[in-house]
Amino acid sequence: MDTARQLDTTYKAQPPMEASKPDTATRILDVAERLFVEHGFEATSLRMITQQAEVNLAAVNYHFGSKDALFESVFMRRLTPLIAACLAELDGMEAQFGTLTPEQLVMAFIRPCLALSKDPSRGGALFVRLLSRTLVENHRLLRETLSQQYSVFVQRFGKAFHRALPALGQEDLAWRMHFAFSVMFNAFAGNDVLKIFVRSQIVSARDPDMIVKHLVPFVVAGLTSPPLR
Amino acid sequence: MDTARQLDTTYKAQPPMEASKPDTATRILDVAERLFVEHGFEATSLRMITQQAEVNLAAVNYHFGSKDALFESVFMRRLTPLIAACLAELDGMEAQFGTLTPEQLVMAFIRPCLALSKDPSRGGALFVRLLSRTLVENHRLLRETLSQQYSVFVQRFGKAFHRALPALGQEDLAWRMHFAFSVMFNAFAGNDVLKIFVRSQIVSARDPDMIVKHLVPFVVAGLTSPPLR
DNA sequence: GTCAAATTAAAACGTAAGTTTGAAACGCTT
DNA sequence: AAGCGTTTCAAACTTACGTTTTAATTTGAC
Repeated sequence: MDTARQLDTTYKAQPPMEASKPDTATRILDVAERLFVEHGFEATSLRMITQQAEVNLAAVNYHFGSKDALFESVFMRRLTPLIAACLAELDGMEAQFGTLTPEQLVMAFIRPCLALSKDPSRGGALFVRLLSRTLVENHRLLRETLSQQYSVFVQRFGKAFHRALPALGQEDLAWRMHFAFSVMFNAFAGNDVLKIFVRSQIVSARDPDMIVKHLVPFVVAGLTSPPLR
Repeated sequence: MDTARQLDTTYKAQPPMEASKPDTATRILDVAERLFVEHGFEATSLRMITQQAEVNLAAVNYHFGSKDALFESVFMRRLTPLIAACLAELDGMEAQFGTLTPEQLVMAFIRPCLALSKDPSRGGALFVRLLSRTLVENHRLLRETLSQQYSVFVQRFGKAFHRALPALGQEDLAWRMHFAFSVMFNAFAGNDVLKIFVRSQIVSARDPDMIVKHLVPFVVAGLTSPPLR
């Protein structure tokens, strides 16, 4: 009878004992996250989720209200802390160094992503893949809920990029940020566009540190290339 | 030159007269392409497709066999000529200039994509978006059918990149190609990762020429930055 | 220990999906 | 005009989906 439960996206920490079996809601979130990444939202059924999570089918609707709301919970559980971590990193670095170099700026975004990727307890690299999928799938969630809520992220990083690359005009800067974030997201998501063509790419070594080592110079070079015209 | 027009997916040219109403199969392909891009494979039903194409529901199974096969036809109708065009462009430029500069190489890939994007009769930018979606959705089609069939594409461009950037080691080069194609695909697909956060980005001006103008310097700068270590 | 609230469980509901069927309509050649 | 293969059509079939319902069970405060 309780419907007020939905939309409370708070991530309940499971009782520390009995480490083998987390909360029902948490178990659903964990499995759903993996399956949404693997098969996409539409192709993932509640029956797949509840079977693998070893919970009853009705548990999803009881705890989250609907499949849509479940997706939102899965998504927000990771995104909110990630955004916060990026902003905190940016604030911290600016407090320490003043105006940042482009490389420092790139690292302010990458370091939290890297930390997330290496932390299995927070889903590891799964969420970045989910984010990447959700982006190209153009979800209702992204268009409605998020765009307003997290505009602060783009504003903060936009200003920081403007300070770091003062030679660039507004438009030029927007394009480069677009390209930079595009390649960074895809790198962390492991979307290897060349894998359509070639069987086993060297790149498929998925060590996050290796990604960063090659990614940062590429992105910084693109950002700092001479202004157009 | 032409590297095998394999698996002729039978793109039947419609009779040139009566331009208003193409072939049934073609009408299905056109609508399906748009809807697959818009909503994704799973979320697009045959009933949506056949209604908008103004054909009978059973026509899809009659002409293509199944929804999966329809997707493959939609996909191959565009990819086969695009790959061929890229290889032809590369061959032509190498015949004219010998070893290419990184920028020329990038253009050998971009020019056919640009031409496709600007040609509504071939679906315009739709297919690049479909390709991008299909990539992150990790389709069975990509893993099985395509990887072997079009490995020649990556081999040819890989060799060309190796000649254009002789200072780079195998691994370094593979990473940079990965990043370069990643950002190029996403740029043409219009996957603006920043649009989650901000309502109307300058970037959303979708003029393909504008994309190229900013994209090429960014990619070339990333590719030609000093080798690692 | 008791009782109310919160959670889990099994089953069913209504809908929409992909596919199949068999007959009708069409386009040719003869 | 007749005949025949091709294509279209309306309808039904099977299955799986998200969701709801109702009852059983567990949990926690007193």
